[in-house]
Amino acid sequence: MKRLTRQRSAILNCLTAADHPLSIEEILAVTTDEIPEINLSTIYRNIRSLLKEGTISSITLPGSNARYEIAASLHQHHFLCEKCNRVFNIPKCPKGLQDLVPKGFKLHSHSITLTGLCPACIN
Amino acid sequence: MKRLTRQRSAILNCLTAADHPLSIEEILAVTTDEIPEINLSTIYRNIRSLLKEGTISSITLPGSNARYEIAASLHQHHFLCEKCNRVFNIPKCPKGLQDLVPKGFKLHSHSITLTGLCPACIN
DNA sequence: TTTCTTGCAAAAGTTTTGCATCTAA
DNA sequence: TTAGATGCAAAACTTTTGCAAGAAA
Repeated sequence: MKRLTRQRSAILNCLTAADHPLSIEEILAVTTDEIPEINLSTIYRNIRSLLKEGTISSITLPGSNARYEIAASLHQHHFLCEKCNRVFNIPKCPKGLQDLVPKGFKLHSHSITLTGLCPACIN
Repeated sequence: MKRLTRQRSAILNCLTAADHPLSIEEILAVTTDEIPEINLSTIYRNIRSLLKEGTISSITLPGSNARYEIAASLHQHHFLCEKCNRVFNIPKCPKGLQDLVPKGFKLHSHSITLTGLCPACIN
């Protein structure tokens, strides 16, 4: 595990370059430009190992498949545009999340998805 | 659309009775007790139409399939236990979500997943 | 050279669909 | 009675796996 193959770096590159989380299909499309013979299995295998080692993280939104992004050093959330289906990063967290947690639970992390319209779709 | 068949009410009943969101597989297991001949297609078809009409809502968590619950009249969030994988309902919302939204975006709704340990798994 | 990774093909898992039959209203 | 729902079987997707060949280190 963990050899830096052409395929693995193509996958990492496209995730790094993207300004939003990418689906498997999008990753395939982008990497195929660079490595025409790249195979879906290779993408799934790399995504799984990158997830496991914590280099990337996955975000899941209702109604669509998982998307992946480079694990943010500073943790962040997402805004899903209802119209164009694009996902935007949100750098901030709300205050007072601990107050939501019922007694007896231990909070480790949280994830927030905002939904609405992006500037391009607002009209 | 919208006939109250035995299958449709079995599905609604098990979602109503459950104290947590159910996966398709769980819905199949529960309804099969009541209607042994119930078919997966029927469940998928009903779930889709119940989602569309807003009677139920889906929640998606990384690494597992979507789960469904009766749409809460009062909207709520979820706590996923990392250890036992159960999902608990959280009745409150944090303040100040609007402040997270960048300029130019229109916020319609939000969804929050908290992750950590439930009381049973905390030891 | 050696061990890990890839591509391919096939399998496994999930969701959707066409169609004849059945049933709630 | 009749439009809409169901069960079944098959198709369409999505993800995983076995294996021989290829390529990092």
